[in-house]
Amino acid sequence: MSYEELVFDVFARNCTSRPVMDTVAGRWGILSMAALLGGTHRFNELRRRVDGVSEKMLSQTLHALERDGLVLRTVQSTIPPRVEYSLTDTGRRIATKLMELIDLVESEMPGISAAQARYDAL
Amino acid sequence: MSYEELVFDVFARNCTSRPVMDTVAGRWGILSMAALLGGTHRFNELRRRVDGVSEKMLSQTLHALERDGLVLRTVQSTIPPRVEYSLTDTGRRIATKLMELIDLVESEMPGISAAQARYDAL
DNA sequence: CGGTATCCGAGTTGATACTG
DNA sequence: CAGTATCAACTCGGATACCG
Repeated sequence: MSYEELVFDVFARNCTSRPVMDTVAGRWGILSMAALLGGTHRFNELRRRVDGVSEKMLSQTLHALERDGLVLRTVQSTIPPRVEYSLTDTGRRIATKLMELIDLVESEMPGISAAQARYDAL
Repeated sequence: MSYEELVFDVFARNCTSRPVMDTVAGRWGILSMAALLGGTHRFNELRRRVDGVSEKMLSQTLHALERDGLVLRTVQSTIPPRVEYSLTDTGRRIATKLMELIDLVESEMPGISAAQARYDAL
């Protein structure tokens, strides 16, 4: 099936999948989902794992992923509270594909020579 | 190989691949690369295909992808000028993976129930 | 045609402080 | 611990004008 035949056309401005793609494929969405591939994690574990994310962005990202049915949030109302995040079945399928993308990009880095220069310029 | 063993760790704040991931996985990066999977395209063809992108963002995205060695830009100095964009080998491998991600997300949409609500709220 | 340059408002991001 | 609230900075994205 070539991409021209898709019924739900991502190329269309109003495609339903666009908001989902924006969350999933965004910088923190990718890294959060990839981190959860390693298993269930608590909020601050994720925060340490996903280096550089702010509390606000992690919270926002996780809530969006939960609304989309990709991440499951489990609360234990103890003191101190314990909140655990894990992937749903759908989430795990998507996270696996994201991990493949990450692995591919990293393996292709030698062919992405200018990347370091762009990074340095920041 | 589990993701914990990666030498170039995407989870690290200063990982070289992050700027590349940001471009590739960004909204317009994904759609531009996916569009180019269909073959070589001219600027305005891409602009029409990637519905909703402005000239500025498309230009910016294509230049970033070119710098990263994922997209090839070919100029024919005729009048009117003809500029064609195509994928490099590295670009094609990554674009193929992106297309798999798009297809997967679209096929999983039934399990992403809240997505439409989020879209409507915009 | 295929852009670049500039402006500007709106939205996003992140550091910090604070809460239950 | 697990966030929310707030605010300042920054970026995005569109509109417009112009160039080769």
